[in-house]
Amino acid sequence: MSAVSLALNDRSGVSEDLRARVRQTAADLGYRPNTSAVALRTRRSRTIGLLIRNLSNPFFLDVIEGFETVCAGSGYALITASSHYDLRRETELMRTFIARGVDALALAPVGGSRAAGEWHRTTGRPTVLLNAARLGRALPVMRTHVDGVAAVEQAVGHLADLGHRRLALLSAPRRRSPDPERADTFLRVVAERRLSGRILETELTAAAAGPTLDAELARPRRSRATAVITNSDHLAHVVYAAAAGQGLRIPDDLSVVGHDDLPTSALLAPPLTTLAVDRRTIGVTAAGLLLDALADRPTATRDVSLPATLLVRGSTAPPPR
Amino acid sequence: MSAVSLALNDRSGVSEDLRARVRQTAADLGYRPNTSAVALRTRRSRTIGLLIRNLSNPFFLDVIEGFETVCAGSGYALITASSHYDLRRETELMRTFIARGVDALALAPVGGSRAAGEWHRTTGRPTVLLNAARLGRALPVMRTHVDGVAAVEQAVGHLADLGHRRLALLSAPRRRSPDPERADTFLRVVAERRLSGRILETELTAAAAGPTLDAELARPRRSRATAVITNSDHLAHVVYAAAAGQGLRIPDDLSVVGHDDLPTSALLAPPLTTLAVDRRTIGVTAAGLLLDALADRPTATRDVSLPATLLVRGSTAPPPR
DNA sequence: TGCTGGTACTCAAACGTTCTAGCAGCTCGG
DNA sequence: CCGAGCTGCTAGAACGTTTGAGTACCAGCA
Repeated sequence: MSAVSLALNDRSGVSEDLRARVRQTAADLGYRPNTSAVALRTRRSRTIGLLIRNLSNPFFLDVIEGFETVCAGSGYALITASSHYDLRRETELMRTFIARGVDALALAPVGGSRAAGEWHRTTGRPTVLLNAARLGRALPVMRTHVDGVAAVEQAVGHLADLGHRRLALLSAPRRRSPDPERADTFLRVVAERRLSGRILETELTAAAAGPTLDAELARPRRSRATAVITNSDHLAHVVYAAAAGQGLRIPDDLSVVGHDDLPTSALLAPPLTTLAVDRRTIGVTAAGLLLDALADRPTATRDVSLPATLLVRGSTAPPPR
Repeated sequence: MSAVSLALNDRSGVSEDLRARVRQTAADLGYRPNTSAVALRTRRSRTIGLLIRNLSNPFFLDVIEGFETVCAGSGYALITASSHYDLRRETELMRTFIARGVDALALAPVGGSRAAGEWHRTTGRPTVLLNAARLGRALPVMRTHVDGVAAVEQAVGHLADLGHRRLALLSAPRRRSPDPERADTFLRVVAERRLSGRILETELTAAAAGPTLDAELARPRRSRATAVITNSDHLAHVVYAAAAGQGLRIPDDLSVVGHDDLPTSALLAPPLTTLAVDRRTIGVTAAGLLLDALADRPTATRDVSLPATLLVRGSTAPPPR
């Protein structure tokens, strides 16, 4: 049987003649090596784990699609799981990935790099963090993320140019944020431009963000923010709903800047001004990084930063007088 | 070692005392059975394959989320793959699922039940078709789908009540449609109500549907359809774009009925009238069917039909005079 | 006492691959 | 003409688990 293995795996030690014959009969029999046996023997499962904090977030849809396409192209299967924004579940799922012998891990973490750390410590296998620019810098993990600094700078700049003085940033709690640098940048740029800026911390779900926004929008007119920047179009939709609930019109009473440019954001009423991101590319490059590492190909960089470009549409306007 | 196996797997033939001790030391050592070895020995991988025709379709996002949640709850991992609307790729991926020893398959087929048939023939393992009401009736596979007949009846009824006389249904090519019954129903109901109805066949992608729509909307005013029914909100968005391209206003010049109620459809301008579907439940029940079959639990039905309820919003109005 | 039947446990085979060691047979240099 | 080194192939161990066969022990019964 060993000659067969050598023949099929393109390894030396077998004559061209035998190789061809083995190939032929394997094809005739429709032979497919048993993946479990291969995995058991080689300790490689040709499987990549994808652990997303929120599988129902449309943002990750294209990321996953790109990721899956690249993996499938190299014969890797994708095991997808969702941590449902639950740190404990994230750790638990990461451990099942270890038990399953997953070859590499792509992680959109709930917050913190604990899971990524444990994964890397116990397996030593390639890891990529999706959209977590500042996380696990001490860890030898890779990263693909959007340049949040430039993004926030663009958003604040745009709003300031329109004349806004009181801005708010809707953001995840600092300790759990996948990209705390955004909040830092927001405060820095706001200070530089001598504006007032408040950070509205909330869990990144519609259910949690709604009340937070209601509280802000219900403030007296002279202290209420006239523009809200969000870290996702997903949340921008929530802002739309909250504004409608408070009887505020967008953009007349409130300007909104989203982030991600989800396919439907252009179709909203009004069309959402947002920071467009090539989501699919995030997935594609993440998969590329992992595959390079798995194949021991030298990789140019461990940290891919993708640009966000401001798309001015209808949800931003000068503030109400 | 066998006693250990018996102890950990809750099987008889081992004393309570030993079982407890084994459990304890296993926990102390952080022991996790090697999944590949178990799979090799038992021919069960505790893995379920999910093969979607289009992973970037938001419709499947919640389906996948629900499906994954249920599977994870029972210790099954999910292997996700996208066939990209390619029949050949669908078959190929299905075969890699076989080689990987996947325990069950959930399939949102490109069209036809060839892949499902081959899967079931060679593995005999549980299968569920997602959203393919009329496919593979001869096969002993399960199905979760939306009641397309009732849905189309509601849509046509609503438009007829508004006064529309010329309707169009945007649909996949008949041979490849996951639910050809919709087209049949459309023609039947239109005939019953003495309306004129045309079926616009197109691949279910934005790129393909755009031109098809342009052709229809560019027709002379008196023969052009005044209302378009689509099989997805996804396509309804495309209709919005095509209408804008032809200078037609919705709903004044053209009424549109979607299907699915994607989260953003309510936020479109105008808000989309659509047939709401509980997508997550599709995934949840599909996973339930598979898990029941895997556990040899008797299952009440092999064919779950979920209702679609018409949500009248702003994209439908009486036809232009 | 001896036999039966059950319980608790141990041994070793088996799952389907990969991989190491070994064995022929051949070539080549001395 | 012999040993060293290479090539092509084979036998068998190994991966980590489950499982069927086998063994030791004990209770119950005649």
